[in-house]
Amino acid sequence: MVATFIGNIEARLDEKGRMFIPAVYRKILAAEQSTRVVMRRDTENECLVIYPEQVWNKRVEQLGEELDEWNPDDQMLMMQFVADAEYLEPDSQGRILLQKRNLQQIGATGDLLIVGMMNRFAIWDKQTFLNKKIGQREFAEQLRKRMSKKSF
Amino acid sequence: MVATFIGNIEARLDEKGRMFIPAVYRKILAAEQSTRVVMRRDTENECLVIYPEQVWNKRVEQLGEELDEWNPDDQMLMMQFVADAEYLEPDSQGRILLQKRNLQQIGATGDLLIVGMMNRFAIWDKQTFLNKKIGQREFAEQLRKRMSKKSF
DNA sequence: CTCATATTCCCCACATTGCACCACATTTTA
DNA sequence: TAAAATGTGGTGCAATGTGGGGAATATGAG
Repeated sequence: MVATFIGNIEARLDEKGRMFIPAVYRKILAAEQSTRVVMRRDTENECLVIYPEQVWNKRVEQLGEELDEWNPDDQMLMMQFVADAEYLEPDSQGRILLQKRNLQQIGATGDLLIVGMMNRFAIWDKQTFLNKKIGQREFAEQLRKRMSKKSF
Repeated sequence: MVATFIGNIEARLDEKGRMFIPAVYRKILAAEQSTRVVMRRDTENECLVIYPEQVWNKRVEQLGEELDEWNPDDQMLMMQFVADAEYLEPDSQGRILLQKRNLQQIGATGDLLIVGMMNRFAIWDKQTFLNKKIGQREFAEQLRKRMSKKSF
């Protein structure tokens, strides 16, 4: 049975800007034979998204084939999407090194929060995420609306 | 014939925060080949819901794929749903370890109550559940209204 | 181009804690 | 009443998270 990235884990940066990947997540990566990951700033939110290499490849490999047939504007869009991405390889302790510019992108001040997103996961500034999170009651209500057909 | 989670069982935490899964429930999990379970705070009530891994997967498996096409608000909603969930693996004695933050979420003070919910089950603070429970007469009445078509 | 300074990436070491394991009490079943 | 299954408690070790030294590499100033 394949596990997915769920849950949220607090994390901190050491003085060198390194952040550990939680053991639970590391196991999933190992199972997918993705030691390497791809990171890019999220398009919608103030966070960094990390894809297992496999997932990333699946997502963009067809796009590469089709790229020539696209119109210039769309090509530019895709170029920008790819340009912001980078490979990361965890060190022997399972940590990844975050650049200053990456941390600036998510307004990271102190503590971080690693948030599972099923087939990938995100890195948030802890406070930013908590501010964004809606209250329990409102959450339930919106979810009820969204999932009016299916119940969770 | 697949058994479902029914009934209610009292449970306590030891000093380490471990709670046993009742033998009846363990048997159901074993039958579903789910040793691992997924736990998350219930959206509607002050309790923790535990899904056999299979049941959880069935609910959310396509969501990861489709997520990209959703609008940002719904994405955020789903992220929050997933972020609050976590895998739990019972130890060899069939116990699961509950974190302090989980217990806070349900206002657990002393005794707990494990309550079956058909394909999943919930952990309540015993007193909270008993307070929430309505009297026998009122219960019958509401049930009659609700199930006016189907008979139990 | 050269040197100084910062960044990246190897290591090794160690504190902490989750978890496997063992032991036994208690309850249920035969 | 014996035997099996279930629930309870505690110990110890390996896995995980954390820190830092120092070599290799990049960056930037003069």
